[in-house]
Amino acid sequence: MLLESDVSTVSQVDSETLSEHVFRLIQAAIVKGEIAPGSKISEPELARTYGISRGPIREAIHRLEGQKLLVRVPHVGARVVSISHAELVELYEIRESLEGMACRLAAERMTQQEIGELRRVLELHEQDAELKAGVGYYQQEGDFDFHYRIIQGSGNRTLAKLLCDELYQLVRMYRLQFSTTPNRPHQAFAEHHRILDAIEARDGELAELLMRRHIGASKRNIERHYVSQRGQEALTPSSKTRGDS
Amino acid sequence: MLLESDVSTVSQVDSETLSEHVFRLIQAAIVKGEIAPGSKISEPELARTYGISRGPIREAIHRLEGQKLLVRVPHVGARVVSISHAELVELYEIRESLEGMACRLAAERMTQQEIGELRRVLELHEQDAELKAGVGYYQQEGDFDFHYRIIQGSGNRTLAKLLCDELYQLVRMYRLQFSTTPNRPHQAFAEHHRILDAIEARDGELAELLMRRHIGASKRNIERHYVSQRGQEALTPSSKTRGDS
DNA sequence: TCCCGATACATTGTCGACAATACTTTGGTC
DNA sequence: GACCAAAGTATTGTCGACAATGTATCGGGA
Repeated sequence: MLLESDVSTVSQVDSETLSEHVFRLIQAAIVKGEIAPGSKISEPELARTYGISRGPIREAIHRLEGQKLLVRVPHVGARVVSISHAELVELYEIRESLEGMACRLAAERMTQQEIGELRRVLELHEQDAELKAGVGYYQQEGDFDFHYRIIQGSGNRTLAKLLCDELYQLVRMYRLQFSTTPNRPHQAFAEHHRILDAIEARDGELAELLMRRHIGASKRNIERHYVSQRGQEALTPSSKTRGDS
Repeated sequence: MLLESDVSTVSQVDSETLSEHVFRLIQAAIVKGEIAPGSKISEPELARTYGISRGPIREAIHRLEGQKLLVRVPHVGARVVSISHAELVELYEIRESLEGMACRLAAERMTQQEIGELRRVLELHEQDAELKAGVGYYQQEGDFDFHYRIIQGSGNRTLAKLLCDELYQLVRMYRLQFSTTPNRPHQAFAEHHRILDAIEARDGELAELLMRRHIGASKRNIERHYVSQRGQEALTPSSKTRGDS
């Protein structure tokens, strides 16, 4: 809001397109929650902020719309998407199905080396967990890392693009957004380990089942928050302007 | 290619945005195969064709890119996506998982009335089948209709958007595109009926299983075509300009 | 005081022009 | 004859300006 002149003005050192650049910037800002869901996206303001014309901004906005991070209504403008708790639960149901499949495929197709790497990653997270125990926040990235690798290991590139490039953006955004962060690190770790064990044993069926349960547990966690604040409609777009950086 | 001056020039009677309009037009053209996968999208040419400026065209292109119907490389241009047979199979695997879930949910949540309507739709298709027996082409729309209704019946709106607004565009495009049209109408009809029976019996588990098998059968059908022409790479972008209308 | 309409403002949609980059063609050399 | 270099052409990227639409403010009337 306040940064204007010298701050950003987009470096553009690499031959990257301005449109591409602001696309990524805005995307990151939305996912990180710096823009607040439901808030309006002003083309002139963004143009001033980044010190460029409205053209590239508009193109970025249209791409973001295609990625479902923005909702646009003609002649009115674009707003950051604001999904309801119910929709978030729906998203988790989809993840349950898709990542379950990914996990089964990963058990069949991941190389021994990839499994070893993932095992090490998990141990690393566990050590961090001991340090920052109870924080719960950090765990997100680690959790995403774990899921990312399994999805990549499925060998289904179409699935990987769908999950990582689209759906995860939303999940990530809402995890960081209204701190629904489940904060159940130890349980999640145990589940991760059991999933990896099943993959290492090449037991696709079990791996799928465990992954579905794992995500199902997260889903129930969200639903708990849901009833506790019973927000029927889209979550309060105004109640958190998030002025701090 | 030849139509230029008076033909299209975009009516724009309704207060619909030009960008929105050409977005839909181009989208339809791609899905219908009028543009041929892998072919280049020329902004000036489209601008001339529709009699508008390049601005709205560009915005539409960016939206299409977000929908994964176009692939764009900076400073070079956009091409219609051209997925390989392998990727199409991956898509069907995703459908298997997602529509299986949708079918289970539909068995639990579809109203009696919706089930009745779907039953009638199926009978209607069957009658058509007797008429245009063996054509196999028409069946596509009917098939989509069937799947659409079940997906809608799942009650998971996020899932419905994902399947109907995104993935189906690709599936549809490639079905019409290189005539992979399975052309197995009678078998498909039988499967549809059994699926609906399971839904009517409120047997979600069975409904899911049957749907997965149904899509799996289509997938195997595609794989058969795959080996028969063993196109390892993305399917020949040039070998079918599709000049006839 | 409240509601309604008209004016003024801001934002979005569209356009044409210019700059930057990629592709094509031509010419030259080995 | 084939390969490489350079100019020319076409396309993409970006910009500023204008038109169209929506939103907010202000004033008048019930």
